[in-house]
Amino acid sequence: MRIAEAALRSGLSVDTIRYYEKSGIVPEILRGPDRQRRFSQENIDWLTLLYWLRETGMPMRTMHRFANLYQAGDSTISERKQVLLAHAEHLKGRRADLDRCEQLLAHKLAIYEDIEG
Amino acid sequence: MRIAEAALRSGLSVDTIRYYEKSGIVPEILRGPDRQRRFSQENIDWLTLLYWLRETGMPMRTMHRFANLYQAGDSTISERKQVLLAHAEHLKGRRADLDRCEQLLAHKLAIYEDIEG
DNA sequence: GCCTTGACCTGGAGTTGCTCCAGCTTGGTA
DNA sequence: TACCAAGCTGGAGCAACTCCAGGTCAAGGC
Repeated sequence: MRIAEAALRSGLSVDTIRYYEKSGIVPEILRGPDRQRRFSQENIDWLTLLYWLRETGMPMRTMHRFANLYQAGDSTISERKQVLLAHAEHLKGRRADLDRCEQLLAHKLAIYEDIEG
Repeated sequence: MRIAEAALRSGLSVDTIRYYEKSGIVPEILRGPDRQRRFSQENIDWLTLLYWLRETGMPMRTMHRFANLYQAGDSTISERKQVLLAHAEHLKGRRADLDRCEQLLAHKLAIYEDIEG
């Protein structure tokens, strides 16, 4: 499939996919005879994972490391597991942030209600 | 209080506080006779709110709008309420993203367990 | 009285992670 | 044959910081 559909399926924008490829966190996207990219299902799965990792705050540096491990094959699985487990911990922190912000908003909104009467 | 303590209390960095002031989303921070900033409790509360709004994904543009409403006085309260309610909705979306990513991580980790045996 | 130290100042450059754009190629349709 | 949509590349632009050089100022030590 072409880049437009890959974007739709992964969640990333067309530009971001090209940017990710250029910066080396997406391995070898094949090209057709027209020199345009053709995405495999494996490509899409990988891009989708990257999308969610990035969307939830993983820095590019870490994604880079993860991509390198991925390309190095099955021997790196326990290291990859560490990366994902660390990110799962990070998600907990983000969730706590949302809770905290929600409380603050509720507090502010209550004050506004008071003023408006 | 000085900028270092303001940073500690609000959660923002010293540089970010100065940047926010320069870009106009923090109203009038008074200066001492040494021309250094002195923060009131109201300043800290405002910075803390900005910190949480930004931390949970509110763009500067929106924070700008909110700051303008804040400076315009009590007549803008219902508009400010709209901004905060919209942000509360946004938080729900972020929470759904975290859920989704958590599921994906669990899935990936399960696959890794399978491979490792 | 002078020197050092540390907190703060400003203006401006650098960084991250995209996003947009101009100008070109290519395959398909009328 | 002309045109159009979709894709390509290299590079500029942008948001939101982050860092740094070079300077001021007050306080403490000698």
